[in-house]
This record gives sequence, structure tokens and C-alpha cells, in this order.
Amino acid sequence: MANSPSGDSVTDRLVRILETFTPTRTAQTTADIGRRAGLPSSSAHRIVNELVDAGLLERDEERRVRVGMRLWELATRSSHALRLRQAALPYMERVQQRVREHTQLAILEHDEALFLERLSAPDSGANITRVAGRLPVHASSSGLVLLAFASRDLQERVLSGPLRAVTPETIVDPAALRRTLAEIRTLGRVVAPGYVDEVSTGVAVPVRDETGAVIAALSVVLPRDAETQFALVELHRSARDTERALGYRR
Amino acid sequence: MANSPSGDSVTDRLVRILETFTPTRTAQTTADIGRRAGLPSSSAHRIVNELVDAGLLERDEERRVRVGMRLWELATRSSHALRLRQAALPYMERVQQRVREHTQLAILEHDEALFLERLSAPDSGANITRVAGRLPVHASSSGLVLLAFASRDLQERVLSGPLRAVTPETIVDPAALRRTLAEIRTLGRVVAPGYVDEVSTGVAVPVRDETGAVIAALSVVLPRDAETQFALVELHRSARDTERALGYRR
DNA sequence: CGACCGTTCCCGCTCAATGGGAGTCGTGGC
DNA sequence: GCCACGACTCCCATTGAGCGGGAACGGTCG
Repeated sequence: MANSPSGDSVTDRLVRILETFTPTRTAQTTADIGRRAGLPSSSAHRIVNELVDAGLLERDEERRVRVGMRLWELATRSSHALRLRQAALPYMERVQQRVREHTQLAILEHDEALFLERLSAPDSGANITRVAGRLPVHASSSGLVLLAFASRDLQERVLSGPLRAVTPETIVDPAALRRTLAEIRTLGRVVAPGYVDEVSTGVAVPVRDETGAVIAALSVVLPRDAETQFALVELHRSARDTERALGYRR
Repeated sequence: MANSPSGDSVTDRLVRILETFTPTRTAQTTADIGRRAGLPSSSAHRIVNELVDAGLLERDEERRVRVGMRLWELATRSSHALRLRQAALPYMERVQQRVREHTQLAILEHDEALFLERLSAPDSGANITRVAGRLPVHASSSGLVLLAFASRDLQERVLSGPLRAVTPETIVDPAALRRTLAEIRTLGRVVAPGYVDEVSTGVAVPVRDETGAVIAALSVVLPRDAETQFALVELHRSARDTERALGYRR
């Protein structure tokens, strides 16, 4: 790969640089980026300046570096997930209005649940989910739905891998997880009390394409002891409407 | 610059490759990308494969190349615009529910209005705006608001540049545009009938930070002859609520 | 069956990227 | 006022990774 003795390509370096940015660290000095990405100072400065010139990164008033709007634009405007998001949004809004709790849309990405959208009323409860954030498939309600309908391959990989407990109530026993997944496939929904956050219960349903394959999960985060039935009915309705809006007819 | 005799850096090439993707062309063959980006076939294949390995691009079922979710994730999760969008979203929803027409949020980016979000009821009218899409500042209602409160520098650049007519009613006379901008500054809003689309009227208001600087525009697209007053009142209220949600107190 | 196209593989050349180090600027502590 | 530190820029000799022309493979279409 690149001319670097360190043996990483320019692409690798670019990704490593972008990965130094997180939701809580959106602006940093070039030197910081270099340290975190494991790049020599002069290289870090040179590459970051190049990226700023290209518009992929930006400088704020204090010359700190941020991810550029240009990158967001390029990534968003041709993302196929945008179509899914736009189709689902009106129906997510309806769920949000009626249930008045966090409503979210997630897809399967690299063995995790990636959240494409989150709607929250000002008075909604706690929620650790973020737009463009991730949660493990075996813990989050969205993830469980995505996992239940994922390839056998992925299921086995997750079941045999270490199942990290996010809370004491997260399912970490492979046999129990297997039973839960079977139940999700039968019932077409999941109720996940306290798996991600002890004070909340996630409920989720699948969104399918015309072949019946599950392409996304719609979910709501309720207070731990809330009634789940109404939210599930609304989620199912919105999932169907989203499928229709995408042009899928089954 | 990269090792290429063509004298463009790897970064340049990356941007050129990403720019071959558009909202209407979200999947293409590697050879297509190469042609459109002006790269030799073997180089295009090598670079695209590298980007796919890094997760910035993806292959679909037919081996065509798409922009990867990983790129969207990296660009979105640390984007400072995300904070603005999340703060504005609940209030945009309220506007959308009450006015029942396209509601959008735009910022100034590289002398154009860049749309961060668009909410549309299924029964809303025509709208050429897209999320992550752009419109010229002198034509769109959002753009006019952003331009009116932008730096004198940008204003003069736009006023002296060629003002392209999007429709026959777009303001293309510098003197008229100057008067319109002054009026926007006085009234704190704009009504743009037929400037972007002859059958629609855009109305927009500014969103400010604590220093009073305009950071975004909230707008609604109405049918050409609709009453604008109600929409403007709702927009103003939502702009104020958004400013408060962002923690700006004035 | 032949033409075409997308793609992969190969390989020798070369020059752009590399990174250590020196120097500049700005800041904050004392 | 002085010193230390950190962020950043500039310089430059070295070198190996990127480059791209070309050959070859495989699928598709007429």
C-alpha cells in the first residue's frame, strides 16, 4: 500500500482519520487526529490539509477540524438508505405522534444494528440510540428483529461469538437467544425489556421487501413497564405502509 | 499529488469518484465510474476495489457499486449539521402537520443552499428539493434568506456573478435582488412566488445563533396562490423553538 | 461463433508521498 | 518578561507504492 513504511494505503488512512471523529468528539486539532489515527505529525498535517482542500473536512473558527458538509452531502445524496428513510419517515412520524416515545429505523450493517433515523418528542424518556449510531444485534430490539431474519450464517456467527451483556438483563445465553429468535420469526415482532437500558423496553417489527426479505426494523423505546400492545399495532401498520410506499406489493 | 502523471492526488480522485454518484445514479459499474471520473480503467478498478475494501463503497447483488453505508455513517455521526437537524426536526414536524406542505431546512454551503432535511406529507404538491440537494441562493426562498444575512463578500459575489433564471420569474436583475435582500433583512422573512417552480411559492425564515448570526433557513413550499401568512407564523415559531432547543438564548 | 464489455492480473517504471527534523507562532504559567 | 510546550509549517533526501498499458478471462448479446 501507500509509500508509507507503516504499510497502510491512503484509503486506510482516510478511514482511520474519519474514525477519530465520534458523536462526542466532532472537532479536534490536526495533531490530535494524528495521534489518534497513529500517524506521524507531519503526515497527519499534510493529509488533513489535503482533505480540507477537497472539502471532506472543514475548519471551524478556532482552526479545529470537523467533518465537512461536503462529505455528508456526497454520502447522503446517493445513499440507497436515503430512499428507505424518506419512505418510512411519514409513518414514523405517525407512530411518534400517537405513541409519543422515541421511534427509530435501523438496518443491518456489518453485524450490528445501524440507526438511520430517530424521532423523539421533547418529553420522551431516556434513549441511548443516535442517528448513525450502532447497537449490538443481540441486545437491541431492532437488532433482534434484524438478526432473527438474517442469514443463518450471521446468526451462527453471533450465537457462537461472545454475547456481551449491555445490562444484567441482556440475553447472553445462546440457547435462550435461539429461542427468542424463533419466537420473533413466529410472531413477527419482539419485546425487549431492559436489554439495552434497564429503565426501558424496546419493541420492534420488521420491514420487508417484495421478496419477503427483511430490510429494516422499526422500533419504539417505551418506559420499562409500559403497555406494548398499542405501540406494536402502530409499528406494524407503519411497516406495512412503508413497504407500500417503497413500491413493494405482497 | 499522487504518483499519477495526471497530477491529481488520491484525495482528488476519491472526490471525483464520489461525485460520479448522483441521486438518480446511485449504482454504476466500476468501468462507468472510471469513464466518468476520467480515470484509466485499471486505475479505476484498483481504486474502487480499495474503497470497497475500506467500506466507503459497496457492491450490490449485480456487483454494481454504490456509496457505502459506512461512509454515510462516518459523515453523519460527527456532522455538526446533525445537531441542527435533530434540534429542528420536532418543530419542522409541527409545521408540516399544520401547514401540510413540504417543510425544509437548509444551510449555506459553498455559495448555495444545501438542504439538510425535508418533510413531506403524502398529499403535498410538487417539490424539486431533495435531502442533500442544492439550490442557487438567488432563486430559492431558503437561499434568499441565507443570502440576505450572509457576509457582504458573498452577497457581492452573487450579485456580480451571472444570475441564472430557474424560471422566467426568478430574480435575475442585480438591483431588484438587492432590494429583495434588503426587504428580507427588514421583515425577517421572504415570499418567493414562482422563482424555482412556476406552480409553487416558497416562504422562508432565518434560524439564528446566540450572536444573531443566521445559521439556517426554515421554509415551506406552498401552491402558487396559497395564503402565506399562516405558514410564516408557524415557521417563525418553529425557528424560535429551534433556537431555544439549540440552547441559544437571546 | 465472434464482437464487445467488464473485470482481473501482471509488471517494470517512476515520481509523489513519506516522515524526521528544524523552525515559527501563539499561549499560558510563574 | 521569560521559558516551556504544543500546534503547525516547511524542507528535503529517500524509496516503494501507485501507476497504467496491455494481456487474458468470462459473460452476454445478436
